[in-house]
Amino acid sequence: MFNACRRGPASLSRVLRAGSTLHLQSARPSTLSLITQCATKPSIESRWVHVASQLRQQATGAQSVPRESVQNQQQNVAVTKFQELIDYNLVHPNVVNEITRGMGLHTMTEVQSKTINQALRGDDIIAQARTGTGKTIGFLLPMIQNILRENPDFATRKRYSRARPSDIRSIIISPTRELAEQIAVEAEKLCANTDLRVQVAVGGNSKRAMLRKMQMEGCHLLVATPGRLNDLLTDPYSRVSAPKLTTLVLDEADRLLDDGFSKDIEDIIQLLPDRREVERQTLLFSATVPKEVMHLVRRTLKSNFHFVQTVQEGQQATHEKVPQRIVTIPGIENYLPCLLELAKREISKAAEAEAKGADFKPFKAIVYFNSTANVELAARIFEELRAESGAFGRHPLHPTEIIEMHSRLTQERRTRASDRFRRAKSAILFSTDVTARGMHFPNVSHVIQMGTPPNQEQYVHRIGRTGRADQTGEGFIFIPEHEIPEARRRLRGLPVSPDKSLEASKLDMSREAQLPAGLATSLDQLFAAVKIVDRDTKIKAYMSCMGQPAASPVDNVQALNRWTKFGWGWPAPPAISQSMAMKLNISRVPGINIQRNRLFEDRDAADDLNGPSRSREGRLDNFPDSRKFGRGGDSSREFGRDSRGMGRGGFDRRDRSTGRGGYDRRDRGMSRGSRTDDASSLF
DNA sequence: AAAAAAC
Repeated sequence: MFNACRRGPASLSRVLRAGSTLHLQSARPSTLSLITQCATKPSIESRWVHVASQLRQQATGAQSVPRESVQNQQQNVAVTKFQELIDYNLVHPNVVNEITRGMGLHTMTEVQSKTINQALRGDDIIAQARTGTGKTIGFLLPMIQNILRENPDFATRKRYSRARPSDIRSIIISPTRELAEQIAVEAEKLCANTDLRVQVAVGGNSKRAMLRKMQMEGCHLLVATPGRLNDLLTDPYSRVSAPKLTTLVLDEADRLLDDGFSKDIEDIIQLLPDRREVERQTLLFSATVPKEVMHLVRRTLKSNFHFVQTVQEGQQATHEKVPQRIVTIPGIENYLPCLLELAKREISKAAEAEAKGADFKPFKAIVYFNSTANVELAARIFEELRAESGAFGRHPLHPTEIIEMHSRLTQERRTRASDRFRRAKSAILFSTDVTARGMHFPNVSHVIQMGTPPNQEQYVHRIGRTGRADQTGEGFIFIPEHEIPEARRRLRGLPVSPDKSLEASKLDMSREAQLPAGLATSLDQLFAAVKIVDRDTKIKAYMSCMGQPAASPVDNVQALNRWTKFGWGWPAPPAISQSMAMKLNISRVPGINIQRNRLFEDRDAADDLNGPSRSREGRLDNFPDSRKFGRGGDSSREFGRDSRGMGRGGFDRRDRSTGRGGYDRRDRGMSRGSRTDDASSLF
């Protein structure tokens, strides 16, 4: 696993005879490697002895060696077992023991080995490694040791500690509150036998309570989200400051340095002590590092920083062990039928394996949507599912839990949702990208993405919620036909293979069809649930999709209107304002429902255009009522629709005229890139 | 009228 370059068996065996299992790191620079190369190359043996003795002195806190001379050493020795950190006196046993005995970890992952060895020297680092490979310990361990080296007193737990809120040595910034909490839990474990205090500063909870805790216990390691951290550092009454800051960590660094966050981060850096006066180490970690943020990385780090890259160029950013399937579907209305079919299939697959006593993995899935409103709608509908008609029917997926997670929940509910999902044996977590990065939920079997992710990085992070450590997992992504050109661009180069195993993915819901019994039942269950969910939730979901950037707003609104008609049974799509219609240039889309000025309109006419009001929903919805088709218990059943209410039959005509060929032709015109790469052959 | 993130 370790990218070792063994140069000559003789020298290697000499190293091994010396009683170590040290590996020698390749000196060959990778294309993206920015590791500063040493001009002189001493022999391997002398290099080894040199570094080992240097590090020994560092670990004991000896100040006899100036930092420059440490930096000037050849840096090609890497420890790969946690125990060796004790053996070579590199990290205090009180910290390492928590990992080896407490967590049962022994061998470092590649990113851990590389970053721990490098960061112990105090240099700035940006580290890129695949998801689920233990980056957190990779920065916590050297960070803690570097504090202990400067402050040996903290290494043992004392009965009384006199830490204050201004004792902060390390600040770790995370893009989400839950990730901050998760990092803090890990940090507390590592610090359990030391005198170091860990505090969390995130939004959504009581600032006063947090500050009180901080005053009482003091703080050495602060894990924070940008907003609250900024708030604390600017609030003179908080008494939170970091005059002795030695380490700054940005987890999910590319996210923190991109457009949405970079302003916050720059403000925070302005509030920290000047690096020229208080020397500090900056560590950046992420599974993805897009080129666009590299200039910000360079600005944030010292000029001689190290780029620790364990994903070689040309290699997949995702794990080979996570098969990723792409399912193209006729429209948005197919999302939930597909999900229900997939869930039922995987749940019974697991049950069968369990019954046979075979190895099995319960169905535990995260389902990503691109907007909060869509997460809410899908979760509501899945909560309302019943196996039989009537309110007292059992849930068809029982005992699989249905959980919802996004930022519009109160912080209390967010915490409860992630705790519940963490503990659940079998569950579906409907989520926004709030859980896409860094979050560790044990045993996630499936990551399911509904629609095209905002960018390729986000796809990689979402997939990374499964197949963590040595576990396996599967990825599914559902792409409605109108998104195919955009999806092709954003997923370019990813190892996704087409999957047509789901009946519901082939179902054109605008047409009549003979359906297999299982699919017919699932559709009945879904339609019954859709009917119960209130109208407002649906409109919000519709509007949220309208606001998303789309390659073609016209195709987008047509797909959305089709969804309201065949997914919800609405005679007309929700009304949108004139100004929005103008802005998106969709005023002339057939069947579009533009809000007219009510002052000059007949009230009832306006109501009709807005679709049925809540009180009349049951009567006006033109749902295919399963009872209309009879329930014969036969193996197949007619599933029919009419196309009334769409105005001039817009969709039917469009459906016939835009086949796959239409998309291909248009895409050829729009895409500038090569068409010979992986993704282009996949759709 | 689009994730997230401060009060």
